[in-house]
Amino acid sequence: MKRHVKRQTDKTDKRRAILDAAVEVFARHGFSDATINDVAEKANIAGGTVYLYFKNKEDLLIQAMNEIISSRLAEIKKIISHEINSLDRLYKMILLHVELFSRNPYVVKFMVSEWRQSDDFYQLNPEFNPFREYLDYVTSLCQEAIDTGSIGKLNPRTLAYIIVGTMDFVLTQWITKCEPLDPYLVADEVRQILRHGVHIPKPEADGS
Amino acid sequence: MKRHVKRQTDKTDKRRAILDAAVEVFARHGFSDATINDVAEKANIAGGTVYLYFKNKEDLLIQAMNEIISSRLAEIKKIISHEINSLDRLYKMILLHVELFSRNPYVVKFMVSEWRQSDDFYQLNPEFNPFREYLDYVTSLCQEAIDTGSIGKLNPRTLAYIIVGTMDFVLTQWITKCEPLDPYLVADEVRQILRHGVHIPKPEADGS
Amino acid sequence: MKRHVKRQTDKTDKRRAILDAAVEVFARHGFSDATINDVAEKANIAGGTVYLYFKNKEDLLIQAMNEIISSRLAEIKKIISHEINSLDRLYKMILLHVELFSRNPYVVKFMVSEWRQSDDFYQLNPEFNPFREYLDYVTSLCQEAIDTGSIGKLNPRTLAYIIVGTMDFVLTQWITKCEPLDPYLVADEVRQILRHGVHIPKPEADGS
Amino acid sequence: MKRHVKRQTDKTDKRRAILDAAVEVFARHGFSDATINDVAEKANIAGGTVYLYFKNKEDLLIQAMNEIISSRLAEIKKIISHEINSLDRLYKMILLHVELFSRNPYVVKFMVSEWRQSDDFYQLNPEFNPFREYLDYVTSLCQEAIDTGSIGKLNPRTLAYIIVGTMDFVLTQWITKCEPLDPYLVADEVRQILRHGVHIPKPEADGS
DNA sequence: AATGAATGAGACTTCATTCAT
DNA sequence: CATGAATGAAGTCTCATTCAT
Repeated sequence: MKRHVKRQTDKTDKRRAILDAAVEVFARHGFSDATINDVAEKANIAGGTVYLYFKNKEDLLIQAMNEIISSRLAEIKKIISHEINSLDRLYKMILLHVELFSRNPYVVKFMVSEWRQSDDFYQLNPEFNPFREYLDYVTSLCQEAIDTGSIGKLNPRTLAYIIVGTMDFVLTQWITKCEPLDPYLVADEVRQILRHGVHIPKPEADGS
Repeated sequence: MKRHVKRQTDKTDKRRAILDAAVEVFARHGFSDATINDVAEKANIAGGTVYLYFKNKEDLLIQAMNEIISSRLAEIKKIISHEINSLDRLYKMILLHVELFSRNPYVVKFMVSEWRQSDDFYQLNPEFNPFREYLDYVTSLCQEAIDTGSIGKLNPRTLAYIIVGTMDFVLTQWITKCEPLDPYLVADEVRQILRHGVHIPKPEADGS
Repeated sequence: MKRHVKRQTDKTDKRRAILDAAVEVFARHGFSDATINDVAEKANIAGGTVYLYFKNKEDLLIQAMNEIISSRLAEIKKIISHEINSLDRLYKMILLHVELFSRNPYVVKFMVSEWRQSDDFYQLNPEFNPFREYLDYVTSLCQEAIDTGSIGKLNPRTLAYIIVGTMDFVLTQWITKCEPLDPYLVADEVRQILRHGVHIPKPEADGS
Repeated sequence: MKRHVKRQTDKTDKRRAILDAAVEVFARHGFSDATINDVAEKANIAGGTVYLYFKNKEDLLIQAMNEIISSRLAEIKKIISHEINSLDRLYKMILLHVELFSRNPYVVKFMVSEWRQSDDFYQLNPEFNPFREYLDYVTSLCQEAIDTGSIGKLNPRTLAYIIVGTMDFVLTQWITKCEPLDPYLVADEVRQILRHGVHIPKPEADGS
């Protein structure tokens, strides 16, 4: 029995090693330019071994995406559940997005580069949209904030677009080193702008 | 002389046809998965002909990018120059972004997909960053609005991130048909949110 | 009529220009690596024009070879005819070979590189062997020297091999600059060796 | 362990099979006209397999050349070392040249065709001149014969030119079947001519 | 007669995938 | 289970040749 557990672990470990390697390699070179051998080498296994765990290159991409998104999302959900105030949960979400993704830079590039893949891919895999799940969660947080009266009656989906689109963009700028920026600082500034809007605050307004 | 003009036109036309085809094909399949023959077929020419106008596949990508960005940006700048109020210019910018890019849907995907290409590409072409130019322009509009007191004293770069990141994201969602949405409507909602923030408007606030 | 002559000349001139360009370009890059456009450019004409004078690339090669060999051979024959002594004619031949070919370096490389072309070529063109004509002439000179008793009774073909093979080799070494050598000097040394052999000459022997 | 040896052998065998195929195919069609697939087919492997053993087509050419020349030269040197008399060594050299190369006919054409490649190639690979090594060895044999007084005081390099150039030429004529000849017979005749020169032997001379 | 833009066949090379060991 | 040599399909790019002007 112990042997069986060991094997199970081995198998799981190797699978995970391949997935981790795939995320980094796909992010670094893009899905099409990355080679299976690059992934295998990074995972310290032989090229053919990848095919013992994944049907083909595309399967590896899909599974890597799913794991990435859902593992991050699960982590985020767990932490957020500790916040009581719905507005705080929304703000916390922004910070967590930055925190979790900036911890492993390649995950960001992997997500933003690959999730909007080719038409071909999405037409062949219409059911596959891991990012949708993420976006839906942010939308639900917005809806909640609206329902509890924490924020005004605005379209929760639109707000989700702003949050996810902006942070996605900021992280990409940061990760490609196109310009020097501190994602945490920007996240905070974004939060401020979203809270009060761009209008010049009336002297008597702010009460945060 | 007419002959000369004709030839000139022919040559320019073909170059443009290839560039247009390239934008669509690169956007549809992604740069690496798109083939030169796909581009040639879409442009109604033979595969080898592409190489009479462009040095190689990468040259075609770079030139296509440059033309796309700079032609859109020039159009936007021209229209915006007619707006006098600096806040109006910023709002107009959002609408124009949607308008111009949604007119040629593939341009959007082309930009957002290819602009954040592989490390490899950007490390080999560090000087090449047409998107930066775009972002810089939006930043300058924000700065202007701040300087003229139209909006509060916030970080203009951050605001530019929000505007470009959000609209980029929205357009991508729209173009990949991941979900049904009206980009104009969303643009307007984004504008509203940015104006007042997400806080519940006080009864005495403006009633736009 | 003058017009006709003019045209005739024009046509002949352009044909010659192309042939000359072909010899140089073929010699420089080898037949297969040379391009028709290289030849055309060197001849200051457009690429398509070559096909008004030659059926195709291979035809250009054959005609260039024939002209090269036969024009050199004709020149050699004419000069040699002035020599009366048959041994002198043979020695003169060696010098002329060097002289004529070293005058236009590319002709040498063209000949030695291209005349032993691919099996394919010779199997398709069995009648084509311009070098054979050259070798035959040298052989006839040897035969003559034997018949007149100028040299011993040896195989004239073998002697021709030695003469042509050696000088061909020497010129190639010279032209490829593989090593510094004076082809005239070598030609003279070859003549000496052929005259007396490599044996240590007996004191009483030489009477040249 | 046996397994390891087996693999080693397999790998070496395949590399050799490709090299042998390359020599024949390059010789038959010339380097530029030969295709990698021709080589692969002759070696009974798939086209892509060539690239597991050689970086590219040019690498295959260079390695093939080096192996050809050095393996022949090593064989020749070994056999020649058994001859004591320096003149015999020189004569033996001529015979060995014919013997070794006529055993694998394509090697000859390969050498003589490719060795004097295009300017381009040699300018890019100035250090590469395997034939030089061969010529140097023949020269050293000549020098030795001179030093030991076996032959007269003549330029050893010139004599090497005659030997290598002539036999190279003869073998090429033979291999291209341009004319029917027995290379061994010709080699012997060449030896005779070199020994005594072309002069009519005096009645009292030696009777070899 | 001359041009040179256009064509498209074919070469080199890469790499996802398989399979014997 | 793991390996990595082998495969061969497919992509980029070149260039001989044609043809409308």
